[in-house]
Amino acid sequence: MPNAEAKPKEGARPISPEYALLGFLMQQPAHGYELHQQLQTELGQVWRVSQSQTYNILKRLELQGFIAGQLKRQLKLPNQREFHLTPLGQTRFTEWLHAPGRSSVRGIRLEFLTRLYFVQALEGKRAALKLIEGQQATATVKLDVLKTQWSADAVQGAYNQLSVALQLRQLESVLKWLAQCQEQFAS
Amino acid sequence: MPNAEAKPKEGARPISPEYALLGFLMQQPAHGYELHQQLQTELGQVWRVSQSQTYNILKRLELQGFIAGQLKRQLKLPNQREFHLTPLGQTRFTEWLHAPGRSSVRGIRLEFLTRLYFVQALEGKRAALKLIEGQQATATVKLDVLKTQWSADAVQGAYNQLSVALQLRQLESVLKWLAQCQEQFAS
DNA sequence: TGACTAATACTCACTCAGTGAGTATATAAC
DNA sequence: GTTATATACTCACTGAGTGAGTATTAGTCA
Repeated sequence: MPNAEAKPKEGARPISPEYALLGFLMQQPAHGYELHQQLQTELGQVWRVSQSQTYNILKRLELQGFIAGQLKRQLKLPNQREFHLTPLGQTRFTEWLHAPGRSSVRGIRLEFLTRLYFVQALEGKRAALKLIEGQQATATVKLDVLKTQWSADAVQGAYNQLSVALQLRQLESVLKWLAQCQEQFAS
Repeated sequence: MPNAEAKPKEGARPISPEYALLGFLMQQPAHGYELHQQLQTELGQVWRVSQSQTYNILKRLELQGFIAGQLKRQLKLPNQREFHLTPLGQTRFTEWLHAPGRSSVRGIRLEFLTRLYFVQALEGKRAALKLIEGQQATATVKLDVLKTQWSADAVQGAYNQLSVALQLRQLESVLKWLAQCQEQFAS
């Protein structure tokens, strides 16, 4: 056996703004510039994506068959390419929307918030509250795992311990924040 | 001509495990396999780097002239390449070691912890405590900026606000963690 | 003895992330 | 009249990160 690395590898789904783009296209077809603008105004504090990065992702998504674009000639302004979801893309998005939540802080800040946005927009407040509950459960489980590791002295090395200590504190504050989200959505 | 020649790159320090590798080589020359092992055992909870990724980084560092390798023929085991820092690499490392700290949570978890490791190893406890103080200052400034933005209603959109709220909580818990680091190093 | 498994040590080929600059046109402002 | 801004997109590049493959030796167990 060549390379047996114990990677956590939280599923094959990457944490990527591509799902936000797919989500916008779920609501209505749009061209690249528009999608970039939407990402900025709606989720600009969540994702920091440059214009060319947006176009990069769109190009890849088209190549992978999740979106398709039609050239729209415009008389005055430069030509646009209007994208829409393919059936494959719709599947990809809805599967992602209801996939299990991540336990990493980064995963929560980026993926969970994006999901919350689209779940609320597409399925309403009730579904959003369910999503929050699910995320709370996932985070709690992770917190317990870390605490168990911690008290079992499973982490070797002073700096590794400091790193885990920070992760613990971060997760605890995430849970408090999730409770805050819950309140906000309940009212 | 769309792309005018090679980029100057203007000292934008990335958050990358490459500095940990340079740091190990600062202490003594080593070959790739050894460096990978060290990274795992010493800072495995900080950086999650696969073996091939380690070699990728080493290859780049050599190409950029920060390290140089000599082939060591071994009679029994596969040949090694022993790397050592070039003067350029030493400069790069020591500059990084004393560069201003980041304010992002990710930057603190990865870069600050790595710095702390090497500052303590190379310059002792006193320097480590100084580093912690500096990081506290940076984090406090960022926290104030966020709070100001927050109270000035500068953040538009419900989901952007939630994101900033999370960042605030995260930074607060980072500051508590830094205080914990301080205690640990003071004793 | 022979067949495995793990450890040492590194290489290759690939996809995707992310940046910075350039292209082109129209409109509003000064 | 030129200059800034908004629309709309392209290109070329570096770097992150993965997974599989190559090759050798040492130890283990049946």
